[in-house]
Amino acid sequence: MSMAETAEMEDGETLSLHQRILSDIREKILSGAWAPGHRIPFEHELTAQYDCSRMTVNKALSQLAKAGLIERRRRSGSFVRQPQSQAAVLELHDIRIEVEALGLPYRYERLERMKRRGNAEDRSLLGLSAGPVLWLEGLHFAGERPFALEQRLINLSAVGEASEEEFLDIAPGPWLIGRVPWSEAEHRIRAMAADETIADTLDIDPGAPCLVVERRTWSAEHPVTHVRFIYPAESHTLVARFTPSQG
Amino acid sequence: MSMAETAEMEDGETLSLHQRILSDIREKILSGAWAPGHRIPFEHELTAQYDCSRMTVNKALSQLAKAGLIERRRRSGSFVRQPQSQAAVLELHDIRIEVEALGLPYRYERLERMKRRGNAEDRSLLGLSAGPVLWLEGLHFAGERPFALEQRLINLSAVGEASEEEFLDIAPGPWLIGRVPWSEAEHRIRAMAADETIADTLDIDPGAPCLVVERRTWSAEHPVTHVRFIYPAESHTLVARFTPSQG
DNA sequence: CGTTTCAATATGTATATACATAATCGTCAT
DNA sequence: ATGACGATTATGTATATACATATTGAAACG
Repeated sequence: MSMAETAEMEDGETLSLHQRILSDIREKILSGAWAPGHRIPFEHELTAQYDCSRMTVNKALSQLAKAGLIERRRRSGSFVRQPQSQAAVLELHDIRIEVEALGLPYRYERLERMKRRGNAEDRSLLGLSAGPVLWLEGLHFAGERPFALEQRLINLSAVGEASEEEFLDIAPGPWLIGRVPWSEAEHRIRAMAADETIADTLDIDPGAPCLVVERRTWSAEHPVTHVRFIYPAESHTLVARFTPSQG
Repeated sequence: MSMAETAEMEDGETLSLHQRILSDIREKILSGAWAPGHRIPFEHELTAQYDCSRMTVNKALSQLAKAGLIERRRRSGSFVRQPQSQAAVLELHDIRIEVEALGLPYRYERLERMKRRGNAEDRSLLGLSAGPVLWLEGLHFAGERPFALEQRLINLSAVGEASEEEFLDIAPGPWLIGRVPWSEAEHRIRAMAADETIADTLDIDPGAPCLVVERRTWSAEHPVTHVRFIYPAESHTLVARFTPSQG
């Protein structure tokens, strides 16, 4: 076969061979076709399947291993690892992406929507801002199970357009990003016992531990939004990986 | 030169050649010796410098490019990119400082210390490393109240000196920093209900929610330590503030 | 003077090959 | 049974080589 060969995808995109192998396998894993624990084909089998050299297969597999999707064991083979919801703590995380990374269908459902003049608590949450606010409560689903409860406060003085949006099945997070350039954010992460209401909403036992992530966002010194995500403890682990700067 | 050669570091650790090149360059960049915009040596120069093949150099550089530390341009060379870090939110936090910031007297007390050959669980926690480990359990106090329980595993192959340290009232965290330059860290944050033992140690009710922060640290690709901090929910909130810096 | 062409160059991707290393399995002796 | 040991196997890392591709800079041309 000719060297440095490239492949045409259905959509006409050109991918290098090792990238094609990589995305083929990743797709198999993310779609659930290859469940956690499943042994993926040996290098020599993939070599035959893709009609390429072992080096090329090895490069793809090493990359998947480095990304944490698979685990490689000498003499035994390569195995699909347990999925790890990798919410980037430090990024504006999109719950849809987290859920879909688990291979589950995502859905958002609004529970409550209220426009009001900011009260004392609202001001304290948003950080020193008066004026009208939009209060939203919604539930993120992974499949049929509640994945996270979201309680959000939007500063309408900063994002007036939000008052015309119903947020019935669009989550406010993705809606806000792109519309409002944020310049600063603060996260607070803590553990909490679910009270009656929350337990009922999330379909867990009262008193069960929950992970609470609160985020305040500013745009040019103006508070934009305060959001509180409440995750049942079992459903969620935040993972953040750093290199002093990246590497 | 012989194939599959490995190099001895000062400390006696073995690194693959491409990892050595990788960390050499990363160090140059992170230390500031090579400022953003600086052109790093061509592949053929590094090939000569390390007396290895271009493939090996290429692998290291591709990895750095993928990680975003450098940018590669055909015909022009490879250049150090503008740093685009996401503020290290969950920086190696020092519990002493947290406690003293609350205006309370700080104290550390060792509960358990055990040297042992790493078992399967140890290896999985540390991430694929065999060899002897040091297991430590200790309690951080704020005033008279337990503030956090620490369970730590130190890879003695990486930090041999630790085996001579008793850690009776010095917490291993501060001891390790300064002795071992970390190059990578991973945090996992979750909520958990306290079991009997933990509840007893922390002087809280069984079943009460706790915040669990686990951190794995690597130095030059070698696992150094795994630590688990367990905080009673009331005592602790992680706060992370950052601004986007986009490069 | 501007544009087109072309060679040089650094990186990108693939090949085949070689040997190292870790884990597992079967064999054989105890 | 059980433990020691060597063969086997899959991955890990390195080599040398080959050709592709993007970009630059200089030469050739209108």
